[in-house]
Amino acid sequence: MPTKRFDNIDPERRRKILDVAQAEFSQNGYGKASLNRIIKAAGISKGSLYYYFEDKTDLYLTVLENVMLEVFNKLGGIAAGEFTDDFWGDWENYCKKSAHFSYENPDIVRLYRELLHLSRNQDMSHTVNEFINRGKVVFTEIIQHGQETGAVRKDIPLELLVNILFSMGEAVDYWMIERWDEFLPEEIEKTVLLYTDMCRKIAGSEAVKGG
Amino acid sequence: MPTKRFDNIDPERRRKILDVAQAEFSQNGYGKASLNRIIKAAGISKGSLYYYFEDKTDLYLTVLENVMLEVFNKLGGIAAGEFTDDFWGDWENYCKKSAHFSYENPDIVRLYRELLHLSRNQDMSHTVNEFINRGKVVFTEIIQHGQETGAVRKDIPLELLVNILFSMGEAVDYWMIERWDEFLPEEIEKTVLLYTDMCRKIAGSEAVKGG
Amino acid sequence: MPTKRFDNIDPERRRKILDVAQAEFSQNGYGKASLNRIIKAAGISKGSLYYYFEDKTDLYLTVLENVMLEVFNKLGGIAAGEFTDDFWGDWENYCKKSAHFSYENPDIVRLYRELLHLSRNQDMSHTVNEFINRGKVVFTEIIQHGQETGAVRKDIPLELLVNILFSMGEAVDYWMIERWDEFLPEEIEKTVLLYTDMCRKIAGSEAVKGG
Amino acid sequence: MPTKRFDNIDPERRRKILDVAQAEFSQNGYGKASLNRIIKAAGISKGSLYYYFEDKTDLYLTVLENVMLEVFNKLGGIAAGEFTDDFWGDWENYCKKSAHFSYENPDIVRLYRELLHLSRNQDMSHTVNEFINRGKVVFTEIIQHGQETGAVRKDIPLELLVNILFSMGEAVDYWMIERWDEFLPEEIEKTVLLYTDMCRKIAGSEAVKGG
DNA sequence: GATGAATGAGGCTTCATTCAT
DNA sequence: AATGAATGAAGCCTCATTCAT
Repeated sequence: MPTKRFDNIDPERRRKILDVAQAEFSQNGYGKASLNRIIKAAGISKGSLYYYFEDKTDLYLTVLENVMLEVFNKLGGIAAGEFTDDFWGDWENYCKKSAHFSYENPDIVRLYRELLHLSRNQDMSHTVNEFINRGKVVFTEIIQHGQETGAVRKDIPLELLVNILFSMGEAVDYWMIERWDEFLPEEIEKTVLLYTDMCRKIAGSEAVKGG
Repeated sequence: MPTKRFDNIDPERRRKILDVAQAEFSQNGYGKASLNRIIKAAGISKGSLYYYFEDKTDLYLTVLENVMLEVFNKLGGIAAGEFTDDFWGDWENYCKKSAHFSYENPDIVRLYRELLHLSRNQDMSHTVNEFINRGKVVFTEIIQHGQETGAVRKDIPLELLVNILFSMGEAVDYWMIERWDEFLPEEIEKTVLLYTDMCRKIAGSEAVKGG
Repeated sequence: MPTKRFDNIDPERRRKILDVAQAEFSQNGYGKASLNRIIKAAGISKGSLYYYFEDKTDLYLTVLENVMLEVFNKLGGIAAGEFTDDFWGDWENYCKKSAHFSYENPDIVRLYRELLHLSRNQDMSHTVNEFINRGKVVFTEIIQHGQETGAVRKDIPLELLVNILFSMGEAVDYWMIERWDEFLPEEIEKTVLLYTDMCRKIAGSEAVKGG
Repeated sequence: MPTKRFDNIDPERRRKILDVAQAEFSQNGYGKASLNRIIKAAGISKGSLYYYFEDKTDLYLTVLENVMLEVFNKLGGIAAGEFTDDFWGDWENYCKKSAHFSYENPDIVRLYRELLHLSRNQDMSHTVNEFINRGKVVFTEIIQHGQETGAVRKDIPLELLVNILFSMGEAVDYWMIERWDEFLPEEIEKTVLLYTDMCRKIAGSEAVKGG
């Protein structure tokens, strides 16, 4: 991933390529994304694309890399270390932020979804899994923090718990996105609250089975 | 979708084509699936393929159609009408069945996953969405039955509730599949119980917020 | 090498493709030969080429295969079994035939030459070496026959002897081809005689060192 | 061929470029050699390459030029003028030297081989032929000297004789290189003797036909 | 009913070369 | 002197689809 060349070009050109490629990969998936469409939309030559990137995969990974950075910039602020004593209140705030981010970046949600597919079916698993994990790191850190403060149950594997909460979040996100046009602002708020309440019921330390 | 021709051919030939196509679509996704690979693996001529099916999409939809039928055959038995008075007990039984089905048919899980992607990004949305909904029909009917018997909460949209429970199930499934080799039989049982317990906490009528 | 498809097409079309491809490979070598040029010159579509042949290598090997058959048809007649008691006389006849064949098929000489290069430098060595050997089989059989009848020395490895005589022949061929236009018919005869005389001096049983 | 620029750069840099380019041309042939690979392996910029050389051909010819100089340095020492009265003894010595050189510089052998191909099939014939001839100059001079001293027959064209002896040498070289690993030192010596003995039988003045 | 030959658009990638800095 | 960004033509190959038999 010799990003050196690509990182040093005109920022506007760089931005354009990333945006165009992100849209293409998001709309068509990795396999059906077309480099020809990308260079046409970005207004660059085929030679340039291959001067910046080793191959299609390299471009794809670069797009993912930059998407991750963007996610961290916007969601990483409320990292585990910044939590207060009221874990579930903090969790609610984080979820609100996250929900808004999803609405504003449906492309990113789609990109992330396909990663799961690729990681299982293609021979890119190695690098791709790395991205999947990085995407869950913030999420995981928060839950882990909850466990340490005693707010979150500890009787089930952390990774399983994260996966479940993450998937639930996706389901809620999708449901909202589908109804986005007919949605009132207060309903968004309400739906997020519904989600966080469910999280508490499932993952709260008082939820431990038999308790 | 002139399925008439295809439905009347030699059953063995029919089965072979469906199996091969299902595997191809599952492994590569709709876009990257190759008709050439399919006819080669199925041992049929290209002419036959286009005699049976209008085009790639038609074949794809036929595969989905038959997958749905298979799902119904194996999971539809415990339909809403066959529930007992103990809803959550029935739910547990259904989930166990469903979990086993997922392990034995990872292809189908993958196929279904991609439907969500296609429904949003391609121009196949119409027909594809139909399948998505049909896939959730059994699931939905059960939940709906739970609502009618008073076991399941009624204060949130049915579709949202279904989506959430469905996604949670997927998350648990994946987590188990990943650890499949090192999993003991009793752990499977235990994990399914964990899931159904969470379902109850989230969707049980006693879970209504503020209640 | 699924030659079945290619072997069953219209003979004229088949001949045209083989001729065009042979010329292209001969003039440019395997590496620089262009499939685009071939299909343009042969008047076929790109799809057809890849319907007949698996890839560039497959086409190349098919060309070689057919060249070999052509060589055998024209030079294989004087096989070892048809020799008379006068080995060196027979040898002379064979060389004359061979010389004429070289003049009329310079393409084939070039193709064969490149095989040596490919066998050493590319990862095609396996199949390519097979062709190299087949090309020398007739040649080798004759020499071996000479050894058995006592006309040819036996104190050096057969393969080395064949290589030397073969290379000498090539050198003489090239020299003649270069002067082809200014060459009188009787000079050809004379030059071949010069070559066969040298062969006898080198390979004759009376040439054994110290003898 | 503006060798002036290239000749005046840092000797180490110069040497590196030549070595890398020689390897690339030798392994891939002129047509398939890649300038990108060369600059990468040599650690120079593309701009530099085109500052030193007019184009790909210019670089190729420069490599050939320097290879020739190297050959002359190592094999030219025993030039015609330095021969003793015992021509065939001198010839034997020269062949031994030459054989050793071939083993140690297989790249150069390959480069030279391709020249023959290029000279016939590409539009570089003019300059390339010049190199071919220069490569044979030393060889030719020796044979010519042999003719003048009466050791070598004069009844056949000098160039033809040279070609024949040269090709025989190549055949022997290849045969030895193929068995290089399993070859004992004394066998090398023996094989070279076999070759020089054959040379004498073919080219010695006593070999004149009918004599 | 079934076959398979034929197609051209488009896929990803490499190339030698130019030129502003 | 030297750099490296930019280019478009050309490379090999795969694709879904058509149609005469």
